[in-house]
Amino acid sequence: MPELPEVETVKRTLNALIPGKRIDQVQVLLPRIIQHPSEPEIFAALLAGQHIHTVERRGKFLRFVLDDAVLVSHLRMEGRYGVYPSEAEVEKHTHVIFKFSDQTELRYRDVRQFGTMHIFAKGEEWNHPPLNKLGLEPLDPSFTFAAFSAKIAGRPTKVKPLLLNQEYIAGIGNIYVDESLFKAGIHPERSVQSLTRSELKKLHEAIVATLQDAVELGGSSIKSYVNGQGEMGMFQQKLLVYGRKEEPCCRCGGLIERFVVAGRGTHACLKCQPQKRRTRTVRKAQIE
DNA sequence: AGGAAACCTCGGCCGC
DNA sequence: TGCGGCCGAGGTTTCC
Repeated sequence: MPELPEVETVKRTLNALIPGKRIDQVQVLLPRIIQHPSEPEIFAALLAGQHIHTVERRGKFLRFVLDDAVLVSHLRMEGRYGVYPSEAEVEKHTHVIFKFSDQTELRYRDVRQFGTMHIFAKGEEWNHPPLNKLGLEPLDPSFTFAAFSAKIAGRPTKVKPLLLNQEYIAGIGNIYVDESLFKAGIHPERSVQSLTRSELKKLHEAIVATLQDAVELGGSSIKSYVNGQGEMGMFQQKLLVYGRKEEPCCRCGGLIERFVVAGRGTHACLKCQPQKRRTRTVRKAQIE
């Protein structure tokens, strides 16, 4: 599930819990999670003896910065981290256990087994997949309207799939793309090149506002999201369209619709997010 | 370029 | 009420 706000919340929670700890031993219970190095035994050996310096975030990825290495972790749909006393029972779907020297453990759980982990030498992580192709960081000061516009303007692609493409902007997922497009009053299937400068401006503002609000509230928890301390995010109560099929739009009272765009469930108010700009519709009507 | 399928398991819903 | 089966799930990659 986790998109940028959820990953940011996990990052902050972990930073309150694990920096300074020393990894004694790592157990890989599900080898498919480990993408690099290819041998889980080498993965475990690289981590043994390392201290946790800090946890950082890039897009939807977590970066665990260690003494000589960096662990890059993606939660995909349902990955979760938790810190436990070592004697605590190991829950179902636990795939990787980082045993610390102080009788506590960091455990990675993932029902759908989609998550990934990579280890690189410090600094090398930026030169390899999965981090080397990530686009703009939307809550960074560098995410200006100029940078946003330069990155996406003029593309023939539908706006929703483009915003979900991490090579353009990193961290937006299906929930926050629907929320941002609603706030900006833009239909998800509009082509980017059809957007006016003022619409692009609104979209840029909507993305930043949506993500910032969600981070402040600790993210959403649509289904299984739980942050590192087991608390639920509160932003789901503020979702305006996502998951609100057939409910009244908060702005116009019309019903929110659900349809599929590029294979993704999509929520929108078609009155507030018209398919085509009025001027185009009028022009087409005149031609016909 | 863009869509579909694939990677997995689980939970919700429908129908009997 | 219980059970089987189908659908879909927040992400990403790969294959047409």
